[in-house]
Amino acid sequence: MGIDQNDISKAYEAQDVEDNIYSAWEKSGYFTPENLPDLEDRKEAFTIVLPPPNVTGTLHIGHAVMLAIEDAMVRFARMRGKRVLWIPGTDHAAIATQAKVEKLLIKDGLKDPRHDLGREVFLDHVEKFAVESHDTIVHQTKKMGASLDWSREAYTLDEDRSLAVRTVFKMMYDDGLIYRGDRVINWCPRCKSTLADDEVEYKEGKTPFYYFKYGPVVIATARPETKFLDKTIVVHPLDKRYKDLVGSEFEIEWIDGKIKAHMIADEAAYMELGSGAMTITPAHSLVDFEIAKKHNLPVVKIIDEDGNFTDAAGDFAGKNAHASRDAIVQKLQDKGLVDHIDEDYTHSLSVCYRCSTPIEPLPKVQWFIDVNKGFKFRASKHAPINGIKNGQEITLKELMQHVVKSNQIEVIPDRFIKTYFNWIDNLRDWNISRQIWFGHRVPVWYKGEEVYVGVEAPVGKGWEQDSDTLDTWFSAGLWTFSTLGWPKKDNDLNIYHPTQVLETGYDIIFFWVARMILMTTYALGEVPFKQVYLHGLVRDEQGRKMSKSLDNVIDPLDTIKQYGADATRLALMIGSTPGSDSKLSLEKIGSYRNFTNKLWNISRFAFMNVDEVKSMEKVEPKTLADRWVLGRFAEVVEKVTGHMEKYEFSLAGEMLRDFTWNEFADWYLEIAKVQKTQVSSSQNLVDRTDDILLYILERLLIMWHPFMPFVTEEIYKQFDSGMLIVAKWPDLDQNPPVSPLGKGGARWLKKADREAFEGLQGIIIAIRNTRARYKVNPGKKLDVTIASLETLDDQVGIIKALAKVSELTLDPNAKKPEGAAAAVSGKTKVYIPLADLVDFVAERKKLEAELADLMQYVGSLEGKLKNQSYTKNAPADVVSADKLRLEDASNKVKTLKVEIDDLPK
RNA sequence: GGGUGUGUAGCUCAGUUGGUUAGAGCGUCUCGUUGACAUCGAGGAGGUCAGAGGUUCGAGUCCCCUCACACCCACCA
Repeated sequence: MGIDQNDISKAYEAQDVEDNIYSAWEKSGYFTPENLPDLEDRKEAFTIVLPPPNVTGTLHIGHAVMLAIEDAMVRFARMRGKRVLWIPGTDHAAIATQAKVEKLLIKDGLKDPRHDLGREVFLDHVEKFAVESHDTIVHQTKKMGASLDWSREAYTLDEDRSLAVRTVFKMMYDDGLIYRGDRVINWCPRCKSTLADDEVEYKEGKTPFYYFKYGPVVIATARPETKFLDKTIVVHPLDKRYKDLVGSEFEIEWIDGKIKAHMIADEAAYMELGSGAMTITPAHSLVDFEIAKKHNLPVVKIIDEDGNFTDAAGDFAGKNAHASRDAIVQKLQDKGLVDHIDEDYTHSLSVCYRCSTPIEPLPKVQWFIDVNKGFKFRASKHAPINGIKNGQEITLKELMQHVVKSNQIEVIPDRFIKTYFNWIDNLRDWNISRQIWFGHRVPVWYKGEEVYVGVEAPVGKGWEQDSDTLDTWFSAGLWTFSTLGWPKKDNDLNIYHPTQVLETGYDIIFFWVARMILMTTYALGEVPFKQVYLHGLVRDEQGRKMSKSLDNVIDPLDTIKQYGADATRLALMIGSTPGSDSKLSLEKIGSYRNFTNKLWNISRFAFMNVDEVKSMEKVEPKTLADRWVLGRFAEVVEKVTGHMEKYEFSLAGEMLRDFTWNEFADWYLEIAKVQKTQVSSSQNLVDRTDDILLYILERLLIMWHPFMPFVTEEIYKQFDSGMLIVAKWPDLDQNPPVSPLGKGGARWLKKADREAFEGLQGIIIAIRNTRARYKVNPGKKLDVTIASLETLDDQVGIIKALAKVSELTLDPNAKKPEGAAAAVSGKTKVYIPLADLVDFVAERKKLEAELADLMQYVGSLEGKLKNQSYTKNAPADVVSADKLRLEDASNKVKTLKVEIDDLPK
């Protein structure tokens, strides 16, 4: 009986099975940790929150790499017996989503959507869009095979998360950390909202740089339109040129007639730049604002939220500031106040990170989080932070620094710790209020002069809620614990928080990772996660960012359709290292699709003529090849497990791939054919061989599962041992494939077996080599004589089959027959009669070249071993290994020399 | 201005704490359809590990400098 291989299709067809497999997983309930088998034994929780994708549209390849890595982490942990929870969700992404919907509405013909529709109707549109995006995202996430607990799905703007947001706001307000301040902020005239400092991007561009005569000095500026009311000249305190003028007042002819100006000294002025003197515009520059505050100078707003001049700009009031630049310069020109204009000035323009509109700094009343103010720390009871006591006075900045500095949060790769500290060092108070409509409303209410801050609206009439909404990163910062039910429930929180690892892109470290650390350590007195794993950007094959305009976008949905989710995942994980950008091409995905098919066919072979595909606890090696493959397999388990524990997916995957293809398939499977079909062998050996094939295959499926869950689960169906998703990862301590030989080093494969098997491989390769060299038809069988000191009787069948040999003569003292080619493998000589085929001139050349190489190698080894400082200093095992190499090489030299002498002239 | 990363075969990249004659995939060349797999098999060619110096018995690996590329932060009156 047995399984007929024709029952299983010749090639693995991903699109035929993936959706069914995913449904089966969902049906099994295993994505929810409470449903996992042997729950009581799963003492250790392993939690990851999925970085919630923005509901702005669809997933891209960056999301795919995130899902692939996190799913691998989660599946590995599940198979290792942990209580695994991976929480899905989406992010409302305030500004980004609102901007996207505005764009769509404008495309549909609206001029000013917000104004035309009003808050409520406009928000309805945004919500509808968000729901659609959400559905698309969930669908795509499932296509990737992500084993997320959908029963716990969250949304940054849903009820539970909103409650968490208001609660934290209230806590911070009561602690005096959230305050309302009037200061210069980053204003995006298109979004009509303020932005946090890190939401501002810089773009290089050329702008004219204007030099104006300003009383006794020449000042330079790229923005003449802001200079109307400048009255303060700032120079560096050490600048000798202006030393005597500091503190004096001048009467100066300026844009709208004569003004009174004065000069102050401040280190903010650079002596080398321009004339070394500048005027400041406190209302429209963050830096100037700070200088003004330091020197108690007035702040007068001359540009409003629409980008127009205020009444303070005199004749220009009401006009667009940017558009008026030329007119203003002309006016100064007419007055003879333009010194010169540098047309070739590179300037970095600050723009909105969402819509690339130039930022207009202006003064505005906003809500801020004070990162430098002390508050009384509330320590967690079940996962306290080491080194900070309950009630201790600390600032948010110090808290953020402490948990990373004290290694309570590990960062992979660790070089990003430097980046993180650098960011905190430069951190200013965080502007959390936005003037857009989509988002969490600031939980503050006003009635006349009265202000109420609370989790719920105040009772009584006449209260009006603050019209601002919160920065989207405020709610994202609560993600690890708001998703677990805080502040309402604490069951999940106690089991699953702190989460184990946060996996995300390095580009989001400030926006999100740092904010989560801030929010969680503050609100819970715990770290949000114990580890941070940062992946890089996925670029195209030329290393460019993927973008619509370059038409180089690889859409994961397309590649899943064409090559399968497993191939897509492998291509994203193997060959890339954390923190570094990686390049992706369709060819690469194609080559991994080939591998999924290879694994599929290895399985087809293993299932051939097997009565029952059953899981096996133990197998008995009978032959050299058996001992070799099981020993090698144990080594692979050991190394791959180590890599997986350290999240070294690329190394683990490569090692698995090498073993699966180059050792298990290319060698053991071929040998298995011999062992299975040798009539002379007992049925026992046939069964043993099948057992070993199945034994290794089952465990390879387990180890491949985190990388390619679909194909492995599909093949695993044959084993009739439940679902692969909850199979147990091989445990070398509990149940190793072979008994360990000792501790450390090479404990799974006897040295003699390794050498014997490698010797066998050497002989086969030598024959294949010779055949290829003389272009012997691969189907044609040859007679071969082997002169070897080793006993090869048991390997005759293998050599015959793998090297296509008809008559094999084993004779330690054999002499080379006339007209035979000779090959050397270690101490073994292989003679292959080729009669007239052999071109002895070419043969001699080839052997002489080989000899020359070898002599050089021997020479270098001899030199090395003669060197006393080497033999004295190097570890004994290194030296003895070299001695062995020398012995081997010298033997080969001797044999080769004889061969060459034997050749007819 | 401060910082980080990268530079290894034609291309994409591995290379663990320094220790075989530096590896893989793709591509390329030769030969091949023998019942797991042509999404395949066998074999070959291809590298002064960016350059210079240093430490060491020994450097792709550690240190210093130089060059090239990429990125981050700050600043740009």
